[in-house]
Amino acid sequence: MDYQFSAIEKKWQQFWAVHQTFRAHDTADKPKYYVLDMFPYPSGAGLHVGHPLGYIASDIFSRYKRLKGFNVLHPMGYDSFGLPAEQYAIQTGQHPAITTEVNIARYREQLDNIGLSFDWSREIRTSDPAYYKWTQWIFMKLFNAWYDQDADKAQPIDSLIAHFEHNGSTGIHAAADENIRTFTASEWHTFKPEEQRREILKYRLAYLRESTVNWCPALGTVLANDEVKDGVSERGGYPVIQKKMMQWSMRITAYADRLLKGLETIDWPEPLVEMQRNWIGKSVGASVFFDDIEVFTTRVDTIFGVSFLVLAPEHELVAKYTSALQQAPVNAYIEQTKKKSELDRMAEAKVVSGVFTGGYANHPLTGEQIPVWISDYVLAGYGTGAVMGVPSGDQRDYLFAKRFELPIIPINDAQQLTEQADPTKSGQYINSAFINGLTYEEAVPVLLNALEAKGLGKARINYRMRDAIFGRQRYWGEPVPVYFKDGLPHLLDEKDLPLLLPEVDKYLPTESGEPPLGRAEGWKYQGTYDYELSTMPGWAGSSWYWYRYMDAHNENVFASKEAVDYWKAVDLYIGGSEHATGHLLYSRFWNKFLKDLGCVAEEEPFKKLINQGMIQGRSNFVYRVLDEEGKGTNTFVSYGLKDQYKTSALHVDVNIVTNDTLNLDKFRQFRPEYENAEFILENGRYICGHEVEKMSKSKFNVVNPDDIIENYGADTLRLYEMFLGPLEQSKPWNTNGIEGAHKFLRKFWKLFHDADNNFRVSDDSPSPAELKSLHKIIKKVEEDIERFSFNTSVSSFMICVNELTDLKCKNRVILQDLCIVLSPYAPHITEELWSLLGNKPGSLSYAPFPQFNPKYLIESEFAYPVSVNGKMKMNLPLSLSLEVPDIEKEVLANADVQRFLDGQTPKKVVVVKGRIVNIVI
RNA sequence: GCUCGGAUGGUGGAACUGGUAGACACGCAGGACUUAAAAUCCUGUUCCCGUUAAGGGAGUGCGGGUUCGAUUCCCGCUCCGAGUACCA
Repeated sequence: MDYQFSAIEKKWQQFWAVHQTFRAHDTADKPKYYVLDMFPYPSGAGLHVGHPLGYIASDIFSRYKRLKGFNVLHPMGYDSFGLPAEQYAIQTGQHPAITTEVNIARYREQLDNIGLSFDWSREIRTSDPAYYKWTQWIFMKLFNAWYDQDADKAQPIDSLIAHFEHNGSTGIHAAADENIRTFTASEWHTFKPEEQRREILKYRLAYLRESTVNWCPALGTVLANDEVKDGVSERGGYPVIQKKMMQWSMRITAYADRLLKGLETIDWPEPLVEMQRNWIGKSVGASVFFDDIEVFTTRVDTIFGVSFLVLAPEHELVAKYTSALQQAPVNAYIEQTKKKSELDRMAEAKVVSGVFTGGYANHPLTGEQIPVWISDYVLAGYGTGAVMGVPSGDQRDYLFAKRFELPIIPINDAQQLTEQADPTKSGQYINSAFINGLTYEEAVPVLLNALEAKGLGKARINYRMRDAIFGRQRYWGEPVPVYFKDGLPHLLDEKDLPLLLPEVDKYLPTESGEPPLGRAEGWKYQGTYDYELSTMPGWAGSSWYWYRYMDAHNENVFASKEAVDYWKAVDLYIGGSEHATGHLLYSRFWNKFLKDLGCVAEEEPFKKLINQGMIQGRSNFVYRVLDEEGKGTNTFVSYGLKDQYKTSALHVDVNIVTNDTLNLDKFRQFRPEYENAEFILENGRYICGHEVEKMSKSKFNVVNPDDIIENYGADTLRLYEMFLGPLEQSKPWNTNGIEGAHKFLRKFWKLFHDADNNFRVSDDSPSPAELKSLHKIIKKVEEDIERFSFNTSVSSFMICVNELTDLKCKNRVILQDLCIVLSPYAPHITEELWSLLGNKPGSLSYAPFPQFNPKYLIESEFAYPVSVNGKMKMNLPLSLSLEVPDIEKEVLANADVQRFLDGQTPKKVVVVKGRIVNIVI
């Protein structure tokens, strides 16, 4: 054996751990660079080969930045609160903390095997009380804050109270609940303390609100939207109903505009930015009152085209407008909608439906009586839950009007109303009273003024985004640092943090339907007051964790001012795009809040973000031959011959298949029933079929990185994961091909050794060809890493090593620099060779990246491709010192070119110096 | 439906600002070494025509266009993937 990867990799992993090679120091003598991975939830299944893709990429980047002279912070930790551990606890009684501990140990072992250069001295776990103390602390800050729209930032709640005491509610522009009261300062002083508290709660950024939740009576718990499939719980399939509950919420909507604006300042993938934009869903329009029915519209200019109003069936005014005569059909429709929304909301061809309430409301400008309808195309949760129906301008309104024979009033002379609505803004208004003859730009301010003068409407901006529910009726999460007194929430003292998660006998809801924390014996604040029984959602701990890495052990503050001012924000963040509207939005929200408080330095937490693609599974199949009755036999036919038989395809473990060839012995051992399996082979082999599917245990296509590392080593795994394709692209894992990456490392090793594996390099001065090869790779790797094109670097390394092998290069100067350039990708083998070259062990991680010198790449000649009519015909080597007219002369004088011309005179000759010659005939 | 990606040999992919399509690797075929196998090394490998060769033709999902020249730019489609879903 020549290249002993196992021994080498263990040796250097140990060396790095013992010497704390990758420990980042909070010093400012080098420029800082912060590279972050999305920290994992430590699941019981461990890592499969898809998980480390992003970690390897960020590790290469981190190592590269260190070589480039940056002080790199590259930490790792665990998002260790979460449902699977709780589910397991319910089933087994095992405390989630224990399961989590075991899983983390396994994750750590797997991560260590890959040779990732994390600074483990900063490790964090969201379920660690020393960590969640600060999650609770931030919650308290949010509770004690309100959003001042005049200053466009969060302010301490005391400033609001002071304002109430001196000026009452006048002059306050706040993001708050809709039912806030107006009062004078003296009225405020007459309020009872509870009354004042209740009013203040409406302004807090963390507040209690009655929200509808997915309640599953059978499981006794609230489910997230994605835990509900087709109206039943994903786990167990029990019915789920909508239930109103008092819930903690986060006033993220206060930050909607800043979250939107911030998107322009960050370097994120466009699809992700777009997703956040849509999620926030800003629309600029107006709210208009038809009597007491408030509608939201983005097209106030079409107001004279209104021929009906539509309320959502759940709208609170439905009852008021419903006439005695229409009572029965309206009720029937409401019932029908309820069922529909639960069962088949996704119905493809949506039929237009709705019912007239029998009531009318007055048009705010014409005073006309407008019929009020209900229909399920109007959603209770968006805007005001009511719309004005303008059939000529809106397609849905048009279909509704057609269906129920309501008038379609043209309102713009540019409208084409043959078969559908026309939302044009380009013409002049007609049938529109005082805006007749005006253009869109002219009409809107006129209308807004008219509406505002009557107090029946005003410009309004609406957001699709809702405030985020912040409570979970679960055990394994951060306790909310709140107790209740007279039915109102009060914060704990800061000195009482962390509020520890209490022990419970079971991880299930109580008999009375309270969350699991209700089971904690004697768990009361000061022995008297009830604590909040829900816990925080999964996103709480992950919405600020990058700051804790900056100062992971500080007991006085979540991160010191000095640490925050030095590390500022994450320079590069790598993770999956599935967090687009969850984690990445909430993190930006908390970051802005912490900025408002003056606790952090930057408005945006993640400067640059890269989404690594999903690694899919690649399943293998065997084909069991079926007998005449369609029953399975014990004979399996190879893929190429399967069409000659009746067969059924069965998943087979990809780990007993090599390059789609089945290992027959291992297959016979795979399951007892296959012990005597017979095979119909092709060319002496059993070829398996294959298909790309999700990587999962049930499909037998899970590949464990540990197995790859055992067979080929971590350096091979790292190279191969990168070699597989562009980082951002989704691709199936296919172990076929890993040999190529491994062979490359062995060739690289051989450059430093003679035929008997003795280390041998020469001290001669390098040849021009060797220097050219080296400087080509220096340039290429720099360019590739800066644009996150890791796959092309690996190819270039292969080319470089092939060239140096052909040149029989043994040159120390060349090989030493090549070691540095390759080290981010294959850190173990390069550390070994680096120390064999006589360098101080471990110093490779901080060696200076070789300086690219273009002079080694200068060519004197270039083989010009000569095309005729754009088709490449031949190469013609010419001196690069030749100018265009001389090149043309040389080319046309060439005998082979003349043969292609076949006596014809070229119409045109295009010459691009150093690139191409094209002859047009 | 809308938004955003994507489509290149048997496979993964390369071609960065329009300039030699298929780099690099896998697989496959043939050969060397070997009693044999594994490992290693060498040669070939987009497709079609041409017995080998010389040579010729086609070719980057499909149909058009711009250009001396298009995988790359523009217009119209097809298929695949992701997100979102009556957003007023």
